[in-house]
Amino acid sequence: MDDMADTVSEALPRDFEALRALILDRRESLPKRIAQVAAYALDNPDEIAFGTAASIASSAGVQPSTLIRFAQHLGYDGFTSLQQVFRERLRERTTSYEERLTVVRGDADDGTSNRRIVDGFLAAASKSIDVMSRNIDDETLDRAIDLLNGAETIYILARRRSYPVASYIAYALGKLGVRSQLIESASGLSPEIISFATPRDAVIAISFSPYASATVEEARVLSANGVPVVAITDSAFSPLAQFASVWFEVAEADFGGFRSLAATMALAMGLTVGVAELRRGRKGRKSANAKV
Amino acid sequence: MDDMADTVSEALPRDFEALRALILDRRESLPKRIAQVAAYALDNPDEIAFGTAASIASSAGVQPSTLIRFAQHLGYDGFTSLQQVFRERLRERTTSYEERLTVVRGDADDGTSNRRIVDGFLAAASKSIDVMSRNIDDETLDRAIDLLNGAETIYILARRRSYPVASYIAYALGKLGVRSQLIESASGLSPEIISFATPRDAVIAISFSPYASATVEEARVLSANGVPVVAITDSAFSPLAQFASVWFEVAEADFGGFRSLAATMALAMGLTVGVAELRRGRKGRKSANAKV
DNA sequence: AATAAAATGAACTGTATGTTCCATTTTCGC
DNA sequence: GCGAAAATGGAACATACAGTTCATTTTATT
Repeated sequence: MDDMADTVSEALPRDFEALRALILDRRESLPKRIAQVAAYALDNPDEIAFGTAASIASSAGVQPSTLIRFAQHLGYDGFTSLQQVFRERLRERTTSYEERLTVVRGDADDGTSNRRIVDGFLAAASKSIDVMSRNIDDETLDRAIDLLNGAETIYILARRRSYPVASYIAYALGKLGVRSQLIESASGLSPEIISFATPRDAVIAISFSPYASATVEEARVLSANGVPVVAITDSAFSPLAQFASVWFEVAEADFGGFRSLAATMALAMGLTVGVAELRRGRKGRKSANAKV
Repeated sequence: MDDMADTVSEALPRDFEALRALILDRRESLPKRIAQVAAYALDNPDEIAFGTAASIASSAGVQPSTLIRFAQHLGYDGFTSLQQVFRERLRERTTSYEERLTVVRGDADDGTSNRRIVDGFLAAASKSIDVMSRNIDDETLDRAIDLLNGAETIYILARRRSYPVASYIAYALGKLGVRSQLIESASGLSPEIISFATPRDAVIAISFSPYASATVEEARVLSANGVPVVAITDSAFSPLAQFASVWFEVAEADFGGFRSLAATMALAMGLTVGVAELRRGRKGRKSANAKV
């Protein structure tokens, strides 16, 4: 047992992914109890990283010695060296962006490296995404998509900072074969276009403080005309939240006063693709969708 | 020492951020060696999480007993309980978005929950951001910002999927008082606008496979006329990379064929604010910048 | 400057840990 | 079905560990 283990030609995995691959590769050939440990290890990597041999063994329903045998089977010289790999896995993803954000802010004074600026925006984006993943409500989402799904034409309303999101939605809806109309301020035709909307249509309105008055006003008019409004905004006190049929609260982190758009973008894509999926399901079966 | 420590009224921090705040709060009042440990702990949280009292003490340049005193000063009953907080920190951020992405993909078949779709886009965005944070090159970034800083007018070139990024750049540059010109396909005036550009200007061109021919052609013309081009694209084989003065390779993850824009957006904001910072420095001192 | 109090260093100790060993059971080849 | 080899359970072992103790030094107080 001790002489064949260390004559393996391949180097031992030093990172988790390689180890995972190795385990999956040998899965078939492992003894029962060892396989049991292997399965547990891949399912509960954190436990392996932090636990003691005894506690892990108990959780996995084996003897501590089996853990050592498992490690040795893979070529490690003991449980401890195997555990290092599981710990390394946690170390790698070490600096969360939330931490970086505070760090970046902390020493923003000592010379403005451009790298630091980009890092700041990356951190803000990452944090926004994290927050959204925790806060998004399934039911609100389902209602919004249902509502949009019923629309003949989806009107998209956003100005200034939110405009990029609107243009992305319009582009994606177009690609997905959903009829939509982007309200541009440039064209100056907003009032005419808006007057075409009926209660059988729907609106996606996006606005964050300080709310663009055009967006708010147009959304209000549309809502008053019976057109259902899905709003993406930043608080319950937003004017959009007052009359929207469904509204999302999106908390974007900012860097240097510039707020991220990452979470809003992801939500927008979710709404867009969600609607498209529904319609696709209604008609036939799914068709391959090209990269967009 | 043992009777005053546990009579603290406030609950002990169970999560890292609270602990960090507590330490920073008491920083002034801590004895020298204890403060030394505190500084080390905040700088090397991973070491605290995985190391032994002896190894950490050695790294931090103190006696092991000082570590225990540090923990007790904060109100914990020993080093081990303090260490739990540092370990918990690593556990929390356990499910990385990269992992979630594969999960989401894995069971994409079993009924298409809308939540799953949004999660997919969030995961793609997060992964894109992670990849960019690892790959971005400081020198390229500095060169690009230098180049843009020298421009009289910054022309922004992007179509279709990349257009939202362009519109965001244009908006932000406007807010920051940097002269820029967004090339819209809608207006049909692109050729005329482009003909105004001189070598004293600069171009930001954004395009990903499949490259919009208008973007590529216009960028090529501008470059041929001596206007320096900063390109954001997806590979060295991109047509934009051929003639760009500086180019960034951005690898965006995708979900269901829809690529994220998160990393591109963050980079774009970095370029924008980087240029603005440079110019602000050139003129006077920094002015407060409002949320955008 | 003298004294008390707090902080520090370093050796010590009980314990909990990873590992080894061996008896027993199971699996596999013939 | 028999014998050998591998696998397993469980206890014993050596040690590395966190925590304690105490002598010494440093800091604060009067």
